[in-house]
Amino acid sequence: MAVAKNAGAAPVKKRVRLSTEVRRQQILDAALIEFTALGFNAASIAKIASRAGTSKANLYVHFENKDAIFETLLKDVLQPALGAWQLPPAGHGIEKALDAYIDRRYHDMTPQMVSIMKLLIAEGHRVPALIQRWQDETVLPAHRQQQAVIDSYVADGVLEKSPLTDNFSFIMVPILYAVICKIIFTPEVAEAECQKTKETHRQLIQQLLKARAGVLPEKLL
Amino acid sequence: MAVAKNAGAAPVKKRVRLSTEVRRQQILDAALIEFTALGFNAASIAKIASRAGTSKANLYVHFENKDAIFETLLKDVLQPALGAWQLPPAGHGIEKALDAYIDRRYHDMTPQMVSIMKLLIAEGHRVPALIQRWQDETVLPAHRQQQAVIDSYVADGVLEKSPLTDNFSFIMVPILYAVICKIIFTPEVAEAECQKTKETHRQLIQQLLKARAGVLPEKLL
Amino acid sequence: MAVAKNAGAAPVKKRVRLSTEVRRQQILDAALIEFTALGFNAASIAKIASRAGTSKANLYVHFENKDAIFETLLKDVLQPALGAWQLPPAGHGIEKALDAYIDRRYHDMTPQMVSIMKLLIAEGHRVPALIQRWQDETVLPAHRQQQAVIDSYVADGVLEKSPLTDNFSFIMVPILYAVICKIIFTPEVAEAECQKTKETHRQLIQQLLKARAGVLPEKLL
Amino acid sequence: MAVAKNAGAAPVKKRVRLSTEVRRQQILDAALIEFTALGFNAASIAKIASRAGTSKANLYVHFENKDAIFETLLKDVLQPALGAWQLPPAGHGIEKALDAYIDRRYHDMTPQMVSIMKLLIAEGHRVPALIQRWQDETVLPAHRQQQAVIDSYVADGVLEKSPLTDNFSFIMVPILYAVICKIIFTPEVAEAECQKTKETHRQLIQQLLKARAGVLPEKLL
DNA sequence: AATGAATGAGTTTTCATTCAT
DNA sequence: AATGAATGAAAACTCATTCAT
Repeated sequence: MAVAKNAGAAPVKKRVRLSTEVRRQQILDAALIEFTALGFNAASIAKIASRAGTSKANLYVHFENKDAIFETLLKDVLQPALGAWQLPPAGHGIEKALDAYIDRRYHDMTPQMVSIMKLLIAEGHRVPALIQRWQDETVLPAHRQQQAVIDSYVADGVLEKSPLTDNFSFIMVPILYAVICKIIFTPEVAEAECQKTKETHRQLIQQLLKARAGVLPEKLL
Repeated sequence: MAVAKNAGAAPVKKRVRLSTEVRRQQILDAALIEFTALGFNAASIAKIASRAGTSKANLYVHFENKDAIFETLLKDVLQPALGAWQLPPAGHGIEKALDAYIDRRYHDMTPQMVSIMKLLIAEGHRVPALIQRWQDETVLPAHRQQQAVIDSYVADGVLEKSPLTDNFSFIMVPILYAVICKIIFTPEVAEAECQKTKETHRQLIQQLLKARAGVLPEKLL
Repeated sequence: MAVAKNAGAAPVKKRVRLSTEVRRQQILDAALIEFTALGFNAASIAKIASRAGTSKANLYVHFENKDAIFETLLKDVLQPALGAWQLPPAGHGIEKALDAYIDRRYHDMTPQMVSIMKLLIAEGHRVPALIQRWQDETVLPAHRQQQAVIDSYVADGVLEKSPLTDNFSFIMVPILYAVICKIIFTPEVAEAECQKTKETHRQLIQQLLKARAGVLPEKLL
Repeated sequence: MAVAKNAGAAPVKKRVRLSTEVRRQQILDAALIEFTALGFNAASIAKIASRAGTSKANLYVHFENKDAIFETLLKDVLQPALGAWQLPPAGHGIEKALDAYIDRRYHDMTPQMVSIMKLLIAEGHRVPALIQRWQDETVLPAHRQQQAVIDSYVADGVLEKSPLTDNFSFIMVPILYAVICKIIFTPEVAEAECQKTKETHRQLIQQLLKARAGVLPEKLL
C-alpha cells in the first residue's frame, strides 16, 4: 500500500537556488512573454512562474506583487525603447542614407517590439508614473535632442527649412502606423500595408528632406 | 448601522420593464463605457449591469455571455467607423478645403473614439472574425474607393501625381499617431503633441497636394 | 449584531496544512457523504469543502473540478466493490456454509453500501468510461471466475447441475432487490422486506444447491 | 429603420390558449421526458416549458413549482405501476402459462419503464409522502392480494407449499435485477444479462412452481 | 531563497421563480 | 390563461496572494 517515494527514475523537481539577480531576470523574461501575449489580466502568475521554472510563491519573494512585476518589466523595456527613437549615424549619399534609415526603422519593427507597443497602449494606464517618467525623461528629451540637431543643420544651411524640419519627430509617425497595422490587421493585410507605407514614407522623406549640399553629415541619421 | 426596514416612504426597487431593444442598447452603452475604461477582462458583468440599471442575470437574458456583449459592441461600433475613414465633400478653395478637412478629422478624435481605438488595439484579438470582416469589408474598400477618386483626379490632371496620391490613405497616418498619443501620454503632452502633429500635417498636406487648377472639386475631401 | 473583534481568546481560523494524500482523502470522504446523500447536482462544492474542513478553493488544488471528484470517488469505491461479488471461503456443513454465506451478504449491506449503489444507479451515466471498465474488468470477470469454479464442481460431480449452477451469478439477485428496497421504501417496510427476502433466499438456495456428497468444499462459498 | 413587424412570412409564436387540463397534461408529458432523461435537478423548467410548447411563466400558472410538477408526475405514474405487479390471467398448460407470464414481464420492461424506475430510485427521496402512500396503498396491498390467492391455492392443494409460495412476491425479484442492469450497464452487456436472467428465471420458476394437478387455474398468472 | 498547501475575494454563469402586461 | 422581461440566490470556478515549513 505504501507508495515508494519516487521509486526508480522519476522527474523529481529539484529545488534550485539561484542568485537573486538571475532569478529576477528569469521571472521578468517569463513575464514579458506572458504579458505581451495575453495582456496584464489574462497573464497569470501561475503561468509566469512555471515559465520561469519556479513556484508562484517564489515570485513573491522577488517581487511585491503582480503589478510590481509588470512595472519593473515595463521600466526595463522602456529604457532601451529610447534607442528606437534615436537616430544612429549613417552613410554619405543622402538618398542612400535616408533609405538605410528607413530600412533600419522598419526592420526594427520585430514581433517583440510590436507586442510591447501593444502592451504599452493596452496597459500603460496601470503605471501612470512610469509612463510619465518615460515620456518626460526619455521620449521628449529624445525628440528635443534630435530636433536640436536638425535645427542646427537648418541654421547652418545644410537642410532647407520645411514643416518636417520644424517638427522632426513627425518623421516617425508612419512607423507607428505600421506597428498598429501589425497589431490589428491580419498578417497578410498588415504586411501589405507596411510595405505600402514604407515605400510612401521613403519617397516622401526623400522629397521633403533636401540637403543643400546634397549630402547629409554622418551625424544626421 | 441598523437600516430601517423601508420605514415610511418606500424606496423599494421597482422592477422596470423595457422593450428588448431599449434594454439591449442600455446594456451595450454601459458595456462600451466599462470595456473602454478597463479592457475586456477587468470590466465586470456586475458593473456593466449596475451601470445599465439592471441585474446581472438580465444581461444573460439579452446576451449569450460576456464575449457576445463585447462582440456585438465592437460590431456596432465598427460599422459607422467606416465614416471616419471616408472623405466627405468640402468647399472650393483648395487651401480652405484641406484645412477644413484636417480640422474635421482632428475634431472627430473624441475621447470616445480614442477609447474605441484603444479597445480595438488591446482586445481586437478576441474577435478575429469580426476584425477580418471589418478589414475586408470596411477598411480596405474605403481605402480603395478613396484611392479610385484620387486616381481619377490624377488621370484628369486635376491633381499632380505624387507619392501621396499613389497611396492616398497615407494621409490618415498622422491622425492615428495623434490617437495613440492620447492613449499613452499624459493629457498635456498628448494635447501638445496633437497640436504639433496637426499643424505639421496641415502644412505638409498643403505642400504635397497641389491641384493643377488651384481648386479641388467639391467631391475630393 | 456587533461582532466582537476576536475579543479575548482568539478563535482565529488557523490554517491547517496537511499532506496531499491526507487532504485528498478527507475531501473524498466528505464528497462521498454529500454525493450519496444528495446526488451529484444537489451536492455542492461549498458543502463538501466545509465538511472536509477546508475551503472551496482548496478543493480545486486537489481536484480538477467537481466531476473529477466524483469520478475519483466512484473509481475508488468500485475497486473493492468487486469483493462484494466474490465468494469467500466457508465452513464444511453445506447448510451451515450456505447460511453463513447468506448472513455475510446481507450483513455487508451497510447503509454506506446502499448509498453507493444509489449513487451508481442515479449518477453512473456521468462516468460511462468508468462504468464500462468496472463492468468489463471487475463485474464480468468476477462472474466468470465464480462460474468457472461452479462449473468445475458440476463437472467433478460435486454439485448437481441446475439452472442456478448454469448461471451462478443469479444467486446475488435477491440481494440487489434488498438494496433497492432500502433505497426506496420506508425503513420499516424495507427492513421487513429484507428479512422476508433473506429468508426466502436462504431456503431457496438450500433447496437448489444440493451437493452430491452433502458437503461443499471449503473453496465454494 | 423601422423594422417591419414580421414582414412577409415569419414563424410568429401564436399565443395559444388551451383548457387547463390539456395544458397540464402537456406539461406533465414534457416533464416526464425531461425528468427521466436527466433527473430532477438537471431537468430544467425552461426545457420542460419549451417541450410543452409554452412559456416558463405559464408552468407556474398550472403548478406551484418544480417540485409540484415532479410530485404530480410521479403520482400519476405510480398509479398504473401497480399493474406491473399484478398477475393477469393466463392459459391452461402450466409450463406455457409460466412462460407467457415471464415473457410478458420482461416485455413490459420498456425503456420508459426503466427510466421511471431510475427516477424512483434516484429522486424518490424528494417525495417521501408520495412514496409512502405508494408503498402502503399500492405495493403492499398488491403483494398481499397476490399472496392471498397463492395461499388459497396452497390451501386448496392446487400448489405445493414451498419457500416461493410462502413469499410469492419474490417471484418479481429477478425482473428488478434486469431493470437495474439496463440502468447501469452498457446496452450490450445489459441485454445479455437480461437474457440470461430471464432464462434462469424461467427455468427456476418452472422447477419451483409445481401444480398438483399439473394445471394452474386461469386466475393464477 | 524556495515551495506546496491554503484561502478570501472575486468572477461568470445558471436557474427557479416572479412581475407587469 | 399566457408570456416576455426581470431578478435573487446560488452555483462552480479562478486567481493573486499568504502561510508554514
